[in-house]
Amino acid sequence: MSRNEFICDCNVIHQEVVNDTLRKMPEQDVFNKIAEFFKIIGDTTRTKILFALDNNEMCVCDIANVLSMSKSSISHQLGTLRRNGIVKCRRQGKEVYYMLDDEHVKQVFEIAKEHIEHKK
Amino acid sequence: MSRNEFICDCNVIHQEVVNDTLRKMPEQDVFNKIAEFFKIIGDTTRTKILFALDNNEMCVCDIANVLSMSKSSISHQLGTLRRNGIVKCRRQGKEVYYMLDDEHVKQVFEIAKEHIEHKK
DNA sequence: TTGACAAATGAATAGATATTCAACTATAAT
DNA sequence: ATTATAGTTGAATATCTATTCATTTGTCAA
Repeated sequence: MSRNEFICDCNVIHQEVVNDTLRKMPEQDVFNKIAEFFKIIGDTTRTKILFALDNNEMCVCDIANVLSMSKSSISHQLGTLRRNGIVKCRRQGKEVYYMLDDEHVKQVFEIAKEHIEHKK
Repeated sequence: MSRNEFICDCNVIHQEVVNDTLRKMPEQDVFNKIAEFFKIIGDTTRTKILFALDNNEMCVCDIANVLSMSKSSISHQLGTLRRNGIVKCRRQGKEVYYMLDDEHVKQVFEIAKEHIEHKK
């Protein structure tokens, strides 16, 4: 009987491969963080915001205009991006200017574009 | 009065920046596809599957064992990954072996890990 | 052809999340 | 101080999605 019978609803087919893979798998926490990063940028609105900010720093109104969306909605999304260390902001008078806070976002975008080109 | 008054609930602060950005923004469809790609890999279960497959091609049972999840759940997720061109599979007898179908996933993962290291 | 197992699939459910709305804070100008 | 504008925030809602469950399909062996 498989030693994995209590873990899932399968018979193990390749115990060696399974064990080898299990040894190499990082901690749960690593996966959570990686998935979280992609989930954050995996939304059309946030993708647009990041693309726009890659071009220029912008205040909330500017971004709302570019995306034709409400200030509130944009502000919520910027909050998400900021809490996840992907954008940062500075206040100047009444306006708050947002900018990218991550040198990796651009790289990741480039690769994603390659992927999409490749698949169509 | 701003020409953008009908588009969002803002007064435009920097019309030039907005116009410049609008000129540079790709089509909606590009954003949809990029966001879709990240959404697909932005899930802990799918992230684990991709990591596991980067190590070895595996059948559904193997993957279910590694992740301690049901075959059905894994199969659903593999379907999502397959429909999005991120994994492919081959049948051998009763088993179906899955493998990565994208040279970009690994690169993207590396960058994500850098991002996470950088932020903690 | 029957039985057994791997995998896929559709429907249902429970949990997550994007946007809206309304209320609020912060800042500047008069 | 008052008014106006930029931005934030919490609650509500509507939509989306991951997993489960039950069923079905594909393949092999007897």
